[in-house]
Amino acid sequence: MKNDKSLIRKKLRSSFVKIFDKTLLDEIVEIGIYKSFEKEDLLIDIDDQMTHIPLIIDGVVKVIREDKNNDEILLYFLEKGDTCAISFINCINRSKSMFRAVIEKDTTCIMIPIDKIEDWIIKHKTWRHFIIDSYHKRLTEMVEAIDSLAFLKLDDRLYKYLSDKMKILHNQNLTITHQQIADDLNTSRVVVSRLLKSLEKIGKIELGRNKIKIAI
DNA sequence: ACATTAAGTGATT
DNA sequence: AATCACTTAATGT
Repeated sequence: MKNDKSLIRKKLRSSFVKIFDKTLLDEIVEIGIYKSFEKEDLLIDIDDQMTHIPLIIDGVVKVIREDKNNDEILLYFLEKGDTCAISFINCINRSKSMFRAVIEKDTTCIMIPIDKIEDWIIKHKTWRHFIIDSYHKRLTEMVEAIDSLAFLKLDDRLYKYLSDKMKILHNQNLTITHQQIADDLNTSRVVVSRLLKSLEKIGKIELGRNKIKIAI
């Protein structure tokens, strides 16, 4: 069950539709290790040495940047069909992770050892495209994160955060505390509580203990 | 019943 | 928008 090759093949097919050609798919199935993680698990931490790259089959991973004072800021989410593209470069030049990746929703993925990453870039055109495309996606999301930090006021950022989260979790009922939101946005809980209250007043959300329902 | 944790609020900077 | 200081409400033991 642990490393059922046909299972891996099936999962890869459904989550990475038509991305990998047959020979590459065969190699991934042969080499990849199937792994599951639970919410709050730490996939990779800042300054960790990368050994594997995750290809995400299912679930959600949040990617965070942290400064010296342990202040965090949410950068973006990874979901089905994604990979941590930034980590590729980290792998290739053997440097350490710049980010922390935490499981946001129970996740299954296929781990690829780093020595294969570079091989495949040379060997497989589809892999090459996958990497470049994934890098592009991450860069786009990063720019979006910068935009929202630089140009949006906190109330808009907060609402964007909630709707992004709703989208990626496919659930308009979020189970989250005001404190956790404050951590992700790097602000204080009191401020989050107040802004949420005002969002509730204008009918954009409904509040409950540990719960937020986003109106559609 | 009591302690703990989450959320609400006025006042101050 | 942040911080303080405090209250109220919900939940766990």
